[in-house]
Amino acid sequence: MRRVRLLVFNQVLGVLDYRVPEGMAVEYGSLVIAPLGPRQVLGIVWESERLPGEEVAESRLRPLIEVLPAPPLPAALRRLIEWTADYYCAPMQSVARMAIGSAAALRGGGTMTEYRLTGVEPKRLTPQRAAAMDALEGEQATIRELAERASVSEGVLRGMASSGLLEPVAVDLDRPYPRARPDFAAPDLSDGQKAAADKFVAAVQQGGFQPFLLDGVTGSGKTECYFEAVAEAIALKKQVLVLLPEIALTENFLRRFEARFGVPPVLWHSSLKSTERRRAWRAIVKGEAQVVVGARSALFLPYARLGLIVVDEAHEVSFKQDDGVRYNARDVAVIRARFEQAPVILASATPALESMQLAEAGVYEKVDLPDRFGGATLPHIEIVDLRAEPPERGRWLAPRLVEQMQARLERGEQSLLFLNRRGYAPLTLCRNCGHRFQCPNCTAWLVEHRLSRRLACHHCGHELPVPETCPECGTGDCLVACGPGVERIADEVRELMPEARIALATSDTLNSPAKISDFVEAAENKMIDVIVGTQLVTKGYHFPDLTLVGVVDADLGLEGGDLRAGERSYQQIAQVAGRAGRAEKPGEVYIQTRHPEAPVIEALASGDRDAFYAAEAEARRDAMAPPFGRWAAIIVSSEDNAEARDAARAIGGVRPDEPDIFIYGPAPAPLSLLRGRHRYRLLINARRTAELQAIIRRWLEPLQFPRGVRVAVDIDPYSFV
DNA sequence: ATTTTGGGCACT
DNA sequence: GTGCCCAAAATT
Repeated sequence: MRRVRLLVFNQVLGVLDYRVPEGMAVEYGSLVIAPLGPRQVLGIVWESERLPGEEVAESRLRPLIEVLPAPPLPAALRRLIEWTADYYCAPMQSVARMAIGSAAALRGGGTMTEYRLTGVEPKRLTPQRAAAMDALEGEQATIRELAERASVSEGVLRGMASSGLLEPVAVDLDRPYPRARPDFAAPDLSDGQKAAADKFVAAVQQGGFQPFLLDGVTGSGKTECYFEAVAEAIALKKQVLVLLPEIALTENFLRRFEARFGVPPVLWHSSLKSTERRRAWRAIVKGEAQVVVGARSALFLPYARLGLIVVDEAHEVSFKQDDGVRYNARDVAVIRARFEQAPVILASATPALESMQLAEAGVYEKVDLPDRFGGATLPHIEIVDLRAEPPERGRWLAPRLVEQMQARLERGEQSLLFLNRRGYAPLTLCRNCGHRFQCPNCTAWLVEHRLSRRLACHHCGHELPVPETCPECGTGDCLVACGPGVERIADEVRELMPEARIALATSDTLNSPAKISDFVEAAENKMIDVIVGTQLVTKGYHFPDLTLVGVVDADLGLEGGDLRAGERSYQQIAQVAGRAGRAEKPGEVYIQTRHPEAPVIEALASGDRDAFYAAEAEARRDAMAPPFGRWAAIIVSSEDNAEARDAARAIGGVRPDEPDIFIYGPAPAPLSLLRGRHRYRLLINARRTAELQAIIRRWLEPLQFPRGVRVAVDIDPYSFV
């Protein structure tokens, strides 16, 4: 090639043409450095017929500077990037960026210097150095990372290095990962598991695109099942990608993985250190990373030989990314499997309605695991009607649930209370003047956190110490907490059962792998009687003596205008219910609600999952909601309210008139102020026959907006805020 | 996105 | 004429 078209990682520029200098070998997918004005930019050599743009005159072309020493992005990945950008109405550059782990990863080889404490006793210790000594115990990383970890400046650490408190360690950047062994500890599978595993193994052996929906109740052993397919892929020297919804889940998952394959998998998630990221990326592109376990961002990495994709807990809403490129990793995983000609397994105890429909239509092969492993039975479910049997004033646990918890405590069994609300109270107000504490950057109340004695916004992270006096009227000791959060429920349990050992399990208390593993260990060793937790505890854990689950407020998830509120509530409660009675001891679940007649609650009470899916499908068909119709949102935001409003009106003013498309808005978004940005929203409901994305593209393309205005398109939105 | 440029303006 | 600020243009 003498002349190439590049995709560059720049929102505005996007596509640039260059000349290939004599003797430089480039191919499609090559990662190259190109001159741009006085700067240098990274680009991907792309098939020019697939990148729109004017041809630039030969004379204006500048030569490429170099080809980076990394394998070219494979064609299957380039097609995936194109598909994703097209489907989600996102710039290709933004999608492509997700394929590149970090700029540093592109240059391979060599070593890098990390630092660690030498253990030398310091002669004199400044406060910064003392803090660093404390924080960096057992850590080894670059100066920059250590500085961040210890919250001191890099200069402090450089000083420590030159005075011998820190020592440099040369680390091989591309050192190989230990090899996973497919036969390390082959499990004993039940007949049902064996049948399912055999299907997956055959699909891996055969290769080719084959989508499966692995539908198994909580505790049925889905993981062991797909591990057999993972083992087969390792044996065939193919790579495997396992997508998990949250890092929180990995702790438990990793233990099981290591027990099965002898080594931990290669991890990929957003809090990876830059050195780890770089090492993982290079192992992935070279095909040396056998099994990658990651959050949704692992989906776009350039695997050299992908032979299997697993999406575990495939119903989880966190697979939908809600900033940047708004894609659904569960759906894109299936598309990637198609481009890679590989099998894909979506595993869930409570599949999304969309997935169920695709299985019914024969697009996915449905594989069922109907029985709990080891003869455990599904828990018995009781509905507590809060209107008929209300808790005492100022309390949130109904007497009947408390009795059950007392009984568990006496028997030496464990209880779990689930409330998906962090902190002590979701709203704080002044008894005297009625002042409500609101976030200055968001349309949201500040949530009181008693453990940290702060008021915090859960959207933008804004927080302040709980004030002594009301900022509005100046009265002291006048603040009232309204409503319950998990901290408040824990307090209530402490008052009702003073002798019980209580553990609070939220992202505030379990915010590191070490704390999670301490918690799991304590729970397994019966050091905890009552767990009070948010959705963090709804999945993945297996505590044999946990025989009671209390859902504090089953109606919480039904609030708000979320399309999938019913389904999400059902999933969440079914998942947390699944924590009860996972061994020989049968479990009971008490669901507190003010709406026992709601379809979700009735379905949970009767254990009739099919009836729930049928009712939900009916409701969605009527509302032309997915999978029967489609939704999209256009979100217009700016730090300036008038600017955002005007831009939204400008979009609304030129709305297309199409037969199968219905457009609502613009209107202020439910979260009309988020992280300091004012937001307006248009909603688009479309029949399946409509060419939704093409229409939106044609609609927005000619429009121009002021610099501070952002226009985001959300195809198949999950969150309607 | 980042850098260069060019115009308008105050100041010498 | 020079420096400074800001907006507009260019970048392949």
